[in-house]
Amino acid sequence: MTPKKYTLQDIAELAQVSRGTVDRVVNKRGKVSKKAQKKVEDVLKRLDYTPNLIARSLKRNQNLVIAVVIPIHNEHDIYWHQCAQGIAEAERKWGQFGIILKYFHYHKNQESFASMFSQAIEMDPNAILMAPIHYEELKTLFSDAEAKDIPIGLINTPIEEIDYMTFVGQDYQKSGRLAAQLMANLIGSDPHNKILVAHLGVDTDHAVHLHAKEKGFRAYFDEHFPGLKIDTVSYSSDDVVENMDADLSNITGIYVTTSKTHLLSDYLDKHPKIKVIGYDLVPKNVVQLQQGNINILLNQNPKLQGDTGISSLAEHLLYNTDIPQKRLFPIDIVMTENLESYC
Amino acid sequence: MTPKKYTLQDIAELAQVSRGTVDRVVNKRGKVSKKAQKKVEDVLKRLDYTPNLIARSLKRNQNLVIAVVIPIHNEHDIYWHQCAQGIAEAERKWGQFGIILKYFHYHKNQESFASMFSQAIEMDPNAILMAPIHYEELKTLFSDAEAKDIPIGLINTPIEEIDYMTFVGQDYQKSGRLAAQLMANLIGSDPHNKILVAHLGVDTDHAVHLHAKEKGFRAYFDEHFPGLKIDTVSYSSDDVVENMDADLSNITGIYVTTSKTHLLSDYLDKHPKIKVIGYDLVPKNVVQLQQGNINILLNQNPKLQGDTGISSLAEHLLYNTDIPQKRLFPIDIVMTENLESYC
DNA sequence: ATCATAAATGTGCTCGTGAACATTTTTAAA
DNA sequence: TTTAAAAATGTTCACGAGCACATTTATGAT
Repeated sequence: MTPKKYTLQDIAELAQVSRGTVDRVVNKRGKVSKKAQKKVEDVLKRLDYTPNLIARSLKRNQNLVIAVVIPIHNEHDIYWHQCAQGIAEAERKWGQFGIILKYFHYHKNQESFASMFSQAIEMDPNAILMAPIHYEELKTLFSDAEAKDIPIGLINTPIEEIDYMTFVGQDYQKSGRLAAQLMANLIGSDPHNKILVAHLGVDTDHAVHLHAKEKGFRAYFDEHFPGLKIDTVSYSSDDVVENMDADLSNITGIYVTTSKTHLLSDYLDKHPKIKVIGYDLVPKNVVQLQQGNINILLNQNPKLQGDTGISSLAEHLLYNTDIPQKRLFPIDIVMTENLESYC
Repeated sequence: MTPKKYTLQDIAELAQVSRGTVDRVVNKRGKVSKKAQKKVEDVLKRLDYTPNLIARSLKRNQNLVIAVVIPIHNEHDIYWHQCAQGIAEAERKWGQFGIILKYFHYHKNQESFASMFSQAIEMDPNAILMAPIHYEELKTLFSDAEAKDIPIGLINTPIEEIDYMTFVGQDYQKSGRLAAQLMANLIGSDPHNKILVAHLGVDTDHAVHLHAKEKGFRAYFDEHFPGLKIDTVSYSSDDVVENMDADLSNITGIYVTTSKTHLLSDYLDKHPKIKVIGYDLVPKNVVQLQQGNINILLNQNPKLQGDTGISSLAEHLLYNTDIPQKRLFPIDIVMTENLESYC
């Protein structure tokens, strides 16, 4: 059967006090005699009272502001672009309920980030969602936010030293290990295997993530195929093919740690047997996957991450729900045969 | 800037009519003169009015009942057990907002299903979520629901002939194709490969799904490895190992279409080189995955399906939101290295 | 006991919508 | 024109919580 929903009025009658007194007990506003306190608490416990969140939020009827601190990006920066899409989607969904976003876009350097973060704190938002740049002085900024009791949601990069309310992102090292296991499946245990880790189109702000991925990747192979040779290359420019041809030969597998795997297309056209694992369902990558140049794409799902980041904070603000402190997204493994269900 | 949220009162003032008249226009209750109608509609359009859903649902303050028609199951029937968990979770989440579930559990046969479905319709719920058993006479039952204007959500099995509001589930054939692609990666292109499709612990209600999976699996191999021999076995009993040993030999890969892959454990202990792909993160399967007997588990995510099924209908009932007619869940590929993120 | 003050308790209004009800205006028939 | 009925329009209350304010009760000093 359905448990009846009790109201403050119901409780008040049963406890033989007024609605106001019950309200004071429930919201811990004080100014209640011990006797009344006890009577009310007994009834509350007995009936398992929970406040009507709808009524509560109607009464509040004030906008709740979430400051969003993320890098400036354009449509070529697929990761942030998709992440921003997810955030915008969540904004639409929660706008209905008085959740409002204020954006603070920073350039990808410490000063700009610090400046935007400060501005965000200054406007006294009800919460902050941000993709942090990690550095030492950051902590003082965090203390400011903490002093103001502003809950902070992190996205993309967890920073363990500080006191955040929730983190949404992946475990990059695990991601690398998974890629390694997949690569091992793809290339088998041929002694001639030669693997390459490629950081393509590298952006300084991602460097730490890429490093974590490589670390996980290598750790897996160290454990399971100790002798195997693994090289690393890092190209920030676009003329990847020439460099590749000049630098390397006889590669059997490439693990690209960024979403720029598609830059390899010309190279792969010439070396069709190489197995390739990359990241993100960028249109150009998808084409390469379908053509067979890329074998597996790992989907970091930035859009869902953005959505989840906002949604967690919104639910917390509106309904005081407990939200998980860490939400590590599964890494989706995408191949031609399940590509469709991720688009 | 944030678009101001207009209320009925705001509209009324601007259109120089009363709040009641605006209400009649917005909710299409009639009894409005053409002149007033036009005035109000103009203002509504100009200000892009959307009703405050919180206030609306506070006012409604009636319970919305969703009838849930699913098979009877116990904790050994992991698929339905987890699905029910998801449904229960959604119930908790939405109970807050006046969504109430009434269960109609049926035995896995047509008569029982028809009976429960009828009972569900009879009680006039606001919506029905069900896992249907597909058969011809079903359609008349659906007409009954349609006549009563009860929106229906399907879960697990889509039935194209009828007019449902939303379907939550997977594409079983695609699932089979994906399994095939993964299997191809695992076993490579050795001419000695011999593959087995195993329907283990078969339950009549799942038969159609298993068949679809097998079809997809075979289709993939037909396209990419035309000559390859693929056998099929189907065991409903528990003494799988003896049967396997008696019936087959030299198998290199097994695709188990059910969540009972763990039944193979003894057999696999004796044949450690066989590559195995199965379904669902059942604890026993997880153990086998970790021990290396199972290579890949495909996660159908029944829990999330149950949650999504209820949530879709709940959102529709509460907020009149458009919900996707079909929600095909991605099939998660789970290996030891990403197992953690799915538990 | 008297009064001032603090502490405790109770009451009334608000949020925006929906729906019942009350009032005004329009229409049509005599 | 008068009058009754119908149509249109306006008003009020309720939903449950939160908060400001009004009212009552308890406390302590004289």
